[in-house]
Amino acid sequence: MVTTQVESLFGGDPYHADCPTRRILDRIGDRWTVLVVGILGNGDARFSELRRRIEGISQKMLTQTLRGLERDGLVRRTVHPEVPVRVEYALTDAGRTLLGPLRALQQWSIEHLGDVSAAQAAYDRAD
Amino acid sequence: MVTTQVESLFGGDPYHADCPTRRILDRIGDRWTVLVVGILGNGDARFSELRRRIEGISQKMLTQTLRGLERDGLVRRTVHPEVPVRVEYALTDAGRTLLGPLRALQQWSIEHLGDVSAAQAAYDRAD
DNA sequence: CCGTATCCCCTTTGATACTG
DNA sequence: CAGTATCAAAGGGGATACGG
Repeated sequence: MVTTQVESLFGGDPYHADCPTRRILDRIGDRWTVLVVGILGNGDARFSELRRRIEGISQKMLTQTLRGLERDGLVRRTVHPEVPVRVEYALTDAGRTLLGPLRALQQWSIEHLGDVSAAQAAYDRAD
Repeated sequence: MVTTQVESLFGGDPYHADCPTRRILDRIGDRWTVLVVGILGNGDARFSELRRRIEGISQKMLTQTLRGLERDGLVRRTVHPEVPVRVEYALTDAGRTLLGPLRALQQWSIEHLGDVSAAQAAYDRAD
């Protein structure tokens, strides 16, 4: 039910160093996490598949990102002991709950990125 | 109306280096931007006020964050030529549209951070 | 009061090479 | 195929000092 004190969590007074906002940003604020979650939101995928789909990600960062998500309980890793080995990644139930908020943000991005770019251009032109 | 091709923007195929998801993350993915937006969502604030409310932010980063938001057209900066000078920051209309998606994310954070912490603990205990 | 300018660290990321 | 290990590079971010 989550009926705890939600009063000042977003804009309230004590913007503690460990408020939920900061903790969530520490999770998904990096360069790759939301991209991985976004792709897995469309269906399970293998390591190499993710790597191909996410332009520019290095092997190391993909591994690191996936481990982080697995540790958070948002992604499940399944090893199929074939030859060669096949590893599938999938969102957990918890992971799927992230898709809504993420899509909301992305929708915002799609709708406003034009205005933002225009504002930047104007700002840079001005001075 | 935004009826352009939204097909593969979130989970589609070409996860280009400049897809909206990445560009939005480049905007708000840093450590301070959403915190500043969150506070300004509750009402205008002065520089020193923001600095007091956001625990741990340095003068440099607050300035830098505010400049970025101003450049993006999300925050408006007003200088009152008094002595000493008083500077007020406020969200623009565009800036206010960010509040919804941001609150959604924060709501997610509030609801799931417990589970995430538990998952982390379990993961670390396992090995 | 509200910044800007420097210096410096340290974390994040990428490149590369190597294993089961 | 799916990683791990290591090293080097880049840049975000803090501390401090100074200017309008």
